Amino acid sequence: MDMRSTLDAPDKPMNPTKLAIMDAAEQSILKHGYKAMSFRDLAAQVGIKSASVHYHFPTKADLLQALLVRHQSTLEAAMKPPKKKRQAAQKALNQFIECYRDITISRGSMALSAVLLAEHSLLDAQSKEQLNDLYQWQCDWLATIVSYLHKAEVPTDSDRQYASQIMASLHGASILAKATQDADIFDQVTQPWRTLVDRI
Amino acid sequence: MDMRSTLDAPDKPMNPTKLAIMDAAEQSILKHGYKAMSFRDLAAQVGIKSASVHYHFPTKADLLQALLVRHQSTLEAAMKPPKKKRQAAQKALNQFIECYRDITISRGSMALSAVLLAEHSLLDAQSKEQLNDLYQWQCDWLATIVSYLHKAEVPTDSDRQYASQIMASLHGASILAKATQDADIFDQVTQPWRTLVDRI
DNA sequence: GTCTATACGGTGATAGAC
DNA sequence: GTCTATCACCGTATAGAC
Repeated sequence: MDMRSTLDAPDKPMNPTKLAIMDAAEQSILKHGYKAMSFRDLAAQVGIKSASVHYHFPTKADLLQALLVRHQSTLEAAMKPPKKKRQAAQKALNQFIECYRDITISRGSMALSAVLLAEHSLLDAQSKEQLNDLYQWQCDWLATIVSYLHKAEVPTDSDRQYASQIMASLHGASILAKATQDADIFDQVTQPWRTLVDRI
Repeated sequence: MDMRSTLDAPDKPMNPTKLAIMDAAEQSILKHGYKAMSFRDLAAQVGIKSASVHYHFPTKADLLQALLVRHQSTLEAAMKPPKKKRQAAQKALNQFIECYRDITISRGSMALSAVLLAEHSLLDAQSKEQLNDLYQWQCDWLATIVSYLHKAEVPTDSDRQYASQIMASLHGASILAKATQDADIFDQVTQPWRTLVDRI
């Protein structure tokens, strides 16, 4: 009987092979989509056999869940609760934009969450929930940031609407940049949000 | 030797089975993605065997190309060259928004082009080109509309930037609505564009 | 942990009868 | 046009040796 869980303790050093598998999986999903990501390809990429991949992640759903949990943790770690000062909030927002910009420009991909959403019906129930949480967390974080931009303590409905518009703009900018193969479009579309503090 | 082409003459009545296959294929892609769409499933949906699907579309790439050509034609037919009057242009823009809204709300899906973009590496070269053209055409059409909104004859760089922002907003709104399973978000995000004529 | 070997179903595609 | 039959894969997943 195997007591090992797919979820590892946070901040504990992870098995390097397991980590390599997750990295390869994320790359593969970003490039080819979830359905096209196969254990055989991942194994070849890591330099092991597919049976060994199953040792670390029994099923494809297990691997995806681990990926989503890590993705959320990374995001939460990078987007620490920002200062309430207006300029600090704008800086935090710009950092958020930069995350989407990186994926779009240097990786040439849509966001992981958007790719998975395109194949939503293929995901297991738990991954669907984690995906939902991922969006909710980002919208909430953005709404808080927007409220700080005008010295409010708690986000208003208007702040939440701004947050939705920013999120939509980022995902849409990513799509447009990839579709037209013109990286500059991302910056053109998202530029207004980089100086939002001056207009709110 | 088969002289039949995958592309049918425009406005000619199409083989009803062929049409049913295309409809089923589009539905399947919107729901499950391109990779998960299989000839066997389409055949079952239409009520024939997969070999018969291959008769109408020799390869999966052929089917996708036919789908993209039809999609572009439908779009061009629906989005006729608008009047240059400001109010007529706004009405045309609203109609464009409505197209994305329909897919998002009633079909509960992202746009076909966005789904395919998530699996971009799986597409054949010709489909990639058609997908690229599809985005270019929409951005150009939107830029023209925006120019009409302020009585210009030819789109400026500023108009083109507006067009990109509208496109990004629509795709992002669709993603957000699907991710949060809250259809209202689409309208909240895209509402500003419905009254753009008053602010430009 | 990683391997070999294997089971078993799904997939795109083709040949040939009707 | 549609069928049956078949092919050569590729996919997830498991059992058991090392």
